Amino acid sequence: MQVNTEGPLDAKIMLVGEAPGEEEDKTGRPFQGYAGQTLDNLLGQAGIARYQCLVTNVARERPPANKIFYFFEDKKCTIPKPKLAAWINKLREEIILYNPNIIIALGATALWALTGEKKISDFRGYILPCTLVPGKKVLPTYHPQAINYEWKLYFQTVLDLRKALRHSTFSEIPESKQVFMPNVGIQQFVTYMEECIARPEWDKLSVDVETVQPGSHIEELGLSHDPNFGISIFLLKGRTSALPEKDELLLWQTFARLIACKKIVMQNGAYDTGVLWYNNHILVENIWMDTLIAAHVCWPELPRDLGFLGSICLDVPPWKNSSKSLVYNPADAANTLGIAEVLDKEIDKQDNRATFDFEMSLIPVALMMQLQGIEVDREIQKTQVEFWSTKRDELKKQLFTIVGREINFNSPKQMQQLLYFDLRLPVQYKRRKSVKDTRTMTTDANALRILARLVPDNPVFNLILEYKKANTLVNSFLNIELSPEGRVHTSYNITGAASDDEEDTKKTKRSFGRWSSSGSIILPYGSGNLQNIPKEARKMYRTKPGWKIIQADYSQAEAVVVAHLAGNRKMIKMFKDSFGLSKTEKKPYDIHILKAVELFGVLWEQVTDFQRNAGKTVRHARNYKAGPTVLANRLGISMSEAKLLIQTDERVDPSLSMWHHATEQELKRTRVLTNLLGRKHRFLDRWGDSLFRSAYSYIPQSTIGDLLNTALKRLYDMLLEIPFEIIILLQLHDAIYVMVEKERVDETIRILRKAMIIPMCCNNEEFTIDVDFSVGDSWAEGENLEINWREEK
DNA sequence: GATTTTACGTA
DNA sequence: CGTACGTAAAATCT
Repeated sequence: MQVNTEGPLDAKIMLVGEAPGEEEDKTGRPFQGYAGQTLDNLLGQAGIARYQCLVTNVARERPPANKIFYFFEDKKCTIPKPKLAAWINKLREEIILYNPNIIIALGATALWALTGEKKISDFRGYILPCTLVPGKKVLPTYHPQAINYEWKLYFQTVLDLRKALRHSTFSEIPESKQVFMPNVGIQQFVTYMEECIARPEWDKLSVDVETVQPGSHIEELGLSHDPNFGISIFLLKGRTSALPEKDELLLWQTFARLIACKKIVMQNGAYDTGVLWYNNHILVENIWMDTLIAAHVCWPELPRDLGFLGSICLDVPPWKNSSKSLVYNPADAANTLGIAEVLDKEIDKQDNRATFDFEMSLIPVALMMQLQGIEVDREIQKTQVEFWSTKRDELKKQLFTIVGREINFNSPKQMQQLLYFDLRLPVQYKRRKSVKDTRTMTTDANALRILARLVPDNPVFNLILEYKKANTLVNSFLNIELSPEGRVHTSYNITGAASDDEEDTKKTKRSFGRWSSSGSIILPYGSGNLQNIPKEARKMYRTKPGWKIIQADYSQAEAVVVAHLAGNRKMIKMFKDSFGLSKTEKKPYDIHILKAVELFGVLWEQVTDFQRNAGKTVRHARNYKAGPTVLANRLGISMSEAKLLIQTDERVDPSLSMWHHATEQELKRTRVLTNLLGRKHRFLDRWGDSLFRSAYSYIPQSTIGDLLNTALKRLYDMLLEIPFEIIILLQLHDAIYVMVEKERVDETIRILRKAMIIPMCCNNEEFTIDVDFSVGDSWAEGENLEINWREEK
């Protein structure tokens, strides 16, 4: 059935979708069914009433199988068939006739028909001139059906619709007042900087550098004192210097004076300040606002790249994707400033100032750790690489004789062929997000372990497991390139997921306040992420002679937080009673044995190793509402046994279920959870179990992350007052590693304890998480220190 | 050659 | 149906 435009003729807003679907085809009306419901939901969140809008589609009939390319001549959907061309013409006539103030393009097809642009993720949220009817303005956003598939697009689409609503009161396209002066000469640039210095009323300054790799050398420097102005200068042309030495000297000298007297604004300032310090010896002491951090604090669930933030915060034309123009860098600088002004208000509006200040204060320590790096013992690296390479090759040879042919065990395809077709073993499937999804085969470690249990007499599975382990160890963690100084470096990302690529529509940006670690662009040495190094590879991270590595980790950190959140009195008492005791003295306060006693109804002294381990696993699994399958796999027991264990635990410890329920209620009310240190997170996923699971882990996980970083900052601030050297090596979510001279170990652990012991409050009860220490010559081996801290006092 | 998928390491 | 993170290699797309 033909589906035509519907809505009031004097509507200010026109919504244009792609094509009718099944429901639309039946009813003859646009946006019915599931997509229609989602549209209504979105409009409601944006404060728009659908009955006030004109609603239509580009295509007026349903294509076979809902595939829009049916209406195109070419696969890329750029040449419409006559039928579609006629509908587009009809759309043009309707726009002219009804003359809405704004046309909202829902999805890529509408975007293309109205503006000629193709990539919805690049243009969504920006006001574009309509090419179909010149003079009209278009705001593209995602199609409701895309949101049904990718629910994380929901919130940004609501923000887009709100922007469209603001624009619906007038028909004009906002005129850009921005002036950009890219690639100016040295004199002009220095004159600009001098003028900035002379005018204290220009209190803010946005700085943006473009760099070339390798080495992160500054190619272009952009500045802006006003969101409508940006200027830049080139320092490199290709690989050679663009300026005479004396000019470059003048530039940096003036720049150093300039930044000292302004509120500095940057996007991902940790990188820019890192480069300025490392390559140009310019210290940016205070950044007033890092827009990456501000965006993370306000909208941890959204992307944070400049293009995205510009679309949300500003009314400028899209500048990131319009063919690489020369104004790119000055536009970045100016728009970063504009974004900063919006975010500054947003921080207060959301009452997030404390979290913002906290994250900003972490930039220096994170940067110091990145530039400092950690030393690797080349000798041990060499022997480790040799040992594990040999082991890997032997395992491969052994496997070859058993299997009878060469197989790449890293290839999922070849593994499937071997296990499920050649050996005809029962196919193992991956977990699905929803029952509706089709099942996909897996040959991962867990599948191999299950198969090994099914066919106990066949050694091949365990051999494959061992081979893969050795292989990843060598390739990813041992055989790594060191810096000329024999160090590895990692970039600690305060805002978690560093990925700021615009294409990223798959990964969600959760970021629960923990740091992430990834490869340093400034010093690209080592395996990148230093927070996932296996124990075996940690052996090559050794102290220099006469020094010791101290590990200070929060003991049972997440469990303590969960106990307080759930109000489990028994556990709270155990943590309290054992606080400050030495490792040995803590033995009688073992929470895993406690859980085993509860689960198996045995006496404390009779708990076996298996039972203790089961207690540990059950408690952990139950905290985050894991199911029996996981438990069964983890403990190597049957499904029914696992189910029984979970049921028993639900009976002996109802506090967890109550906490889970309370969390759900809180989500229902506000969709916002606040951790014990005041960090807020809004949960925008589709309502359901996966949202809940993510939420259960949020408060414990993010509280520990913030607690540790608070301690790290306190330690960093103490370093100045300490008369000897403490080298901060690593941040591992709930542990800090430092290196000191042997004789300083005792003093250092007292300093660490002072930095790390931080009281927190939950349900009107104060509590403190204890810290355990171990000392050794490498990152892998450390001996526990037996200290009773109560006797210290 | 670029992007997506699969697998795997840590807390 | 633990969650969170980043990276390497294979597979797939263009």
